[in-house]
Amino acid sequence: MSEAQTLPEKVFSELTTAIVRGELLPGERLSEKALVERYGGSRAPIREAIQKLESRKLVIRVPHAGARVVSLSLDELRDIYEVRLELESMACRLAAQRMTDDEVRGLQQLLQEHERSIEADQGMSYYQKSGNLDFHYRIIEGSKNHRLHQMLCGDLYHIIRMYRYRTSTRNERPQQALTEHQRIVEAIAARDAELAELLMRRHIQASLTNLETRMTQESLLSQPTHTSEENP
Amino acid sequence: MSEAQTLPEKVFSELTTAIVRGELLPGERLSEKALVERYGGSRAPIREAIQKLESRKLVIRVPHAGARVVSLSLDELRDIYEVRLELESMACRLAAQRMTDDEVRGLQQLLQEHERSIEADQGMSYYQKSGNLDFHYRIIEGSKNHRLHQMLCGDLYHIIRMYRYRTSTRNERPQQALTEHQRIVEAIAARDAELAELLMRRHIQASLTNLETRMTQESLLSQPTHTSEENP
DNA sequence: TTTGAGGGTTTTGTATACAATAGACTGGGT
DNA sequence: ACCCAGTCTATTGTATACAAAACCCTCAAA
Repeated sequence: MSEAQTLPEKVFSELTTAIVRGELLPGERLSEKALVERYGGSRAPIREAIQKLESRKLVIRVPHAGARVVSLSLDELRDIYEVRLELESMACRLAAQRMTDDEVRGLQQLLQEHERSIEADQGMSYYQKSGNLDFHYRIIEGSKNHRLHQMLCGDLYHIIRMYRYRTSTRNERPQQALTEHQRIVEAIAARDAELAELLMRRHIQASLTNLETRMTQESLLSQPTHTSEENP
Repeated sequence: MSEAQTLPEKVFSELTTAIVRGELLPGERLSEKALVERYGGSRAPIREAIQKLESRKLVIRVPHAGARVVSLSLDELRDIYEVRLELESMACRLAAQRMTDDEVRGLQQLLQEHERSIEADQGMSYYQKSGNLDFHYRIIEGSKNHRLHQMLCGDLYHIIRMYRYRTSTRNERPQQALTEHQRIVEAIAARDAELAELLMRRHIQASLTNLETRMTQESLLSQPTHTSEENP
């Protein structure tokens, strides 16, 4: 994530993780002055960082009114998942066709590590943390479609991670997810593109269902107006 | 396309059309100073416009070296079409499920107009110009997925139009395209989502094939280094 | 008590000035 | 003649200063 040669990239990177981790809440205002005081530099590079966040759809900027952390309705989140579902299923199909044998073997090894990891700490670290993302990430890379990689990893994933962060603090279905991952890799190894696509589609569908129930329960969604309160 | 309240948006809009129309060639440098002289204002808003172009993947910015109009290899263009193929097929499927009856009727009327238009000027104006885009645009809107709309219309379409501009100056297959459009609308009207998706997939596949042959023939692709020459 | 208008304050949009880096050019050496 | 190094210029990155718009608070009136 972090390759910071220039100040805006550094600030962008830090703000991204802050948003994903929930240190900045949906709807919260991003004041240029405050960011200057926090990250140093002057307003010019900070503005550039904010604009980059806007291009990644992590903040919304309205002219003369400033930038706020994006705050999605359930419908908008469903839209995103709908697109992700399609793109990542596609990636999986392509990966089954295009991954090298070495890459497939690497994927299999990754899952074996995950399996051991689950047995060790009883699933605390797998689904929530980077393991799950690593798996999806490798398949996306395996599609050998750079633009697809950009869209999924650049734009969609940060938002998905941001909302998952709130819902997946407790361990959910790590064993289940791992099993699904294993089936997917089997299909890829067998070069069965259609099956791989289908399994990935169901896998993501399941995680969407999971997310939906949690979000409606906990109602961590965007209120009509704001969600933010900074200093009472 | 043009909603310019603030200077950067105005410049962004003008530069976008300039790039799409080929007035700025792939690989050509965008000097901030030159743009200031041309569009007025100062460097701050111009930089912001350039950054917005970068976020739309229309230019590539390298730190300390400036911005150049994006120059795609055939592989990269294929990647883009591959993604577009998937997303727009998806949009068509969703449109068949979600468009209102009124919207479907509007689509049918649009095609009737196109038919008359083709008979009138023998296909000069249809496929190349806005007619074709209107059709696709309406279906994307009909998907009722805002994020999908953003991705297709915001990011992908400008690039596609940019490369189509060079290849489709002569009339290609207007009658053929219209017929395909009609079949698609029939499927949508019948609420046959799967068929609509399939037909759209084939329709775009055909246009990709068409584009590929033209591009390899005319070799209007990016050279390894640059394609630009400004002042000899 | 609520609502609307007005002015003041804060924040963003824009312009200008300075610093630092990349690319071009010149000159000398091989 | 070609290549490399050093400098020099032009362009981008950053900082500061000014203009304009939006928000907030007060105050008055219904």
